Amino acid sequence: MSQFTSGELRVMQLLWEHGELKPGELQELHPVPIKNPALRSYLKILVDKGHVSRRRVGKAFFYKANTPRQRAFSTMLGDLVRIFCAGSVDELVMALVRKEKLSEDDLLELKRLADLGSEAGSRKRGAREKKS
Amino acid sequence: MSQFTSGELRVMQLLWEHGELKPGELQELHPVPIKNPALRSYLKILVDKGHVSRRRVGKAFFYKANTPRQRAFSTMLGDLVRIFCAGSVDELVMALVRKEKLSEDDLLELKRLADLGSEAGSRKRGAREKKS
DNA sequence: ATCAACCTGCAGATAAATCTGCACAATGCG
DNA sequence: CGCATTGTGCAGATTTATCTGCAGGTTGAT
Repeated sequence: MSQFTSGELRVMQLLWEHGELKPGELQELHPVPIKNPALRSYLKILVDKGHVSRRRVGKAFFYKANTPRQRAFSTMLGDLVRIFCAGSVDELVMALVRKEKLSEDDLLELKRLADLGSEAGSRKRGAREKKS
Repeated sequence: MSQFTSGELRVMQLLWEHGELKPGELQELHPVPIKNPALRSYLKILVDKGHVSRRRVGKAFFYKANTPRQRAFSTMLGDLVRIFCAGSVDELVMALVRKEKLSEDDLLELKRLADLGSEAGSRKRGAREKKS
């Protein structure tokens, strides 16, 4: 159930990027023009869902992301990979390559990260079933 | 708007996996119990959106995915990467590593794919802005 | 104190996603 | 043919996502 709608996501992004904001600031930073009540409607939903907490300061509230950005990303990506790749990663990378989302630099970086990950993975082996 | 809701996605998966199906088969294969009219409601939406086409056979229709599975995946993944990684791939891979979705084998495979991609990328350079 | 500028809670309106019911048509089997 | 099965179109009910309006409170400058 930790799924964000696109409207909610737009708000979360601002909170992730800027830390703690009050409505006016959120409104100014919001990528598309949004009126105060509409914004508050999203905030209420996010607070209800537990993704955002708020803290009274003077007259107003400061809103803060409760769910860390990295976790949200990881969850959503995990869902996608589970649905489309049965949990494996090959198709994921091939999709990126096909999309040309990966530049030459990205691929070098990817190899570097893969190396890092290999070491990390070796240090704590057995997390996942191996296929061969 | 090539976004699928989760209900639509469940149907698309079946069509991607099995090719061309009629309502009864879809109903049987459906991961969660679904009644005929509910299923048809999704099919209608998917047909309206253009993701599915249908072909009359006798009394009934056969439904077939119009949007290829790979493209849907690529689009959805692209959205996610754009939102969370500003189009770059580092955070994506790190998220996978952190999630332990990547086994040691996966990482080796990843490096292999990265090599393949590098060659492919070199053959048609300049698709994306470089960061340095 | 008064006013403008911001905030709040609450109570919807609108649209889309999800799911249901009803009346009827085509097919196959006795 | 008569009937059960499995379709179909159409017309909504329900829930969630998205957005709006109103009546009023708190703060700070005049």
